[in-house]
Amino acid sequence: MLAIGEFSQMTHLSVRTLRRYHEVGLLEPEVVDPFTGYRYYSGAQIPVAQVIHRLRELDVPLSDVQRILRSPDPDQRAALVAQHVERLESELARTRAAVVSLRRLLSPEPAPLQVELRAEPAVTVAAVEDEVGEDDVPAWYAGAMAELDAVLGPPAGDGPPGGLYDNALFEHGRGHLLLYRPAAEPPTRGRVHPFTLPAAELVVTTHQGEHEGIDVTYGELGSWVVDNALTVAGPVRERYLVGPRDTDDSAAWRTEIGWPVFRLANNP
Amino acid sequence: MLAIGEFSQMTHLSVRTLRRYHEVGLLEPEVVDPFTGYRYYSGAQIPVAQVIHRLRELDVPLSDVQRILRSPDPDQRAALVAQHVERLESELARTRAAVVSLRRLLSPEPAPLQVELRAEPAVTVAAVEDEVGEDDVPAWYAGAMAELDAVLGPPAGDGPPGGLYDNALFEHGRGHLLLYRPAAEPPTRGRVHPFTLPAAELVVTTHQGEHEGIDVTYGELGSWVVDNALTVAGPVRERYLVGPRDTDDSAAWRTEIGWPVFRLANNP
DNA sequence: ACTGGACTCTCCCCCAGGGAGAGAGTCCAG
DNA sequence: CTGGACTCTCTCCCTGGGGGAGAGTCCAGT
Repeated sequence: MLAIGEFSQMTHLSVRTLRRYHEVGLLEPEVVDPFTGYRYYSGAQIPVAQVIHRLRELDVPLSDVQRILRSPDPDQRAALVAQHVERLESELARTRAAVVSLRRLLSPEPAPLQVELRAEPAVTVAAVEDEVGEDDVPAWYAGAMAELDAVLGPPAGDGPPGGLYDNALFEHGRGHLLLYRPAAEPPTRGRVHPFTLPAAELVVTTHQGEHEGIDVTYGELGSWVVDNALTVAGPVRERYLVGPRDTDDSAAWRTEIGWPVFRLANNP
Repeated sequence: MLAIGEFSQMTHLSVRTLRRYHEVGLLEPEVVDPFTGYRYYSGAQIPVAQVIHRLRELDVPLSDVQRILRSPDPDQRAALVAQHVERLESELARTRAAVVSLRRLLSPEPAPLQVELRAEPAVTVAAVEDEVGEDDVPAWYAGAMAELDAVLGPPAGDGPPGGLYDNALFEHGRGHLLLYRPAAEPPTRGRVHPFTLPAAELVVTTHQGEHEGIDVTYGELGSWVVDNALTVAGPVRERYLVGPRDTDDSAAWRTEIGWPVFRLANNP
């Protein structure tokens, strides 16, 4: 039997951390003296502690560590671990994307922004809409676009697809999304149904390139809106003028961003 | 002037988070109404908020974000950012290493461990020693080894180098390190000085391969120590039988780990 | 000028995964 | 039997937020 200090030496986990793991039921000492409260660990617990240590180095939450340790089947454990490794990989991708747009933000010469104030009439389109969480947006988008294409047929000359993005999505990580394709007579089939985009005054600009970093353009547009003493009304609109459907060259992609505004009285 | 909710929409930072940033002085509203406490932001603050958002996505601590924003020189800012990207890369390397040794830990068939109990006589060597933090170990190791080689000349047939690792290093992230090379007449020059490794009973095993994951071997050795009813005495010893100095093939590296123990009375 | 709804304020509690230290009790070898 | 090393529990702190309560404010419509 090992006292906590000795066990700490063997496992390279701090005494404090071991006590915490006991507290949360992650690694219970083999014996706890009922009178003194002293914790005693067995040698067999060392490998267990090491697994915990490793998993924590991978930033696996303690609750998940617990699940992994409790699953008796090695294959299942391996699967759970693999799942976390995948999570880490996607984190890495996110990190790389953030670095790219950070460079753009910090570049001393911001490209001048072409902004246009445009009155958009109401138009009826074929739409798919849902309440979606931030993390599910790419998957939802792909599914919705596939369904639109399945119902409407391949893209014709009826104009680029677009979307409406609820502000709550950015603010609370969850919000209403709507994806549409222009259509002369929008059908109702599956999730696809007719929808009328309301008429609006839009502040419009175009984002060039990948979608990573599009929120920098959003910010620039926001600055413009404020500088011109306008105020925002309703969800943001995007239109995919050139996108992955059109070319694989992501540098050529063009996304139109339209921000509905109220035109103030003292503005022309 | 934008109220906090509008600013939140433009920057995709939550209202809560904006208030927090105000509180810690990271992003102060342009105007705060002295009577109502209402925060008002200017359009010019949007890009600033975006930079903060990006940096947070990179898990840059708020304090560092502050430093980056406060440095007026773009080059300097770029350097600070680059520094963080580097940090992230090394994190990634650490992650990969953790995955490797995790696989070893979870592999159903642990390789049997060759352990030996050996009486080691006292021996005088040429040593460099310091108090070192966990993160500085690799750099310290490289420097110490270089100094030893500079003083003693290229490795000769006087036996492999070795080290002593204070337990506090693992337990508290900081501890005493000693690196040595055997030498007939250890000189005193610079940090190099003679040192006598005390005689000891060592429980010895050999770790094969890269140093990543060496603590798994530590754990196995610890189990053995406990199972054989021994108790640990003093800092761990390592000896670099085959290391990066000898071959680039990391799979061929061999590190001897020796754990000083007290031999108990009831053991042979 | 009022009123209702949306917005904002502050304050407090919560999370993970620890770190730091106080003050008291316990273990064990000499 | 005594002293030093060890361990116990307890409380508070950190980062970077999230959630909600209850009160105060803003503004557009009537």
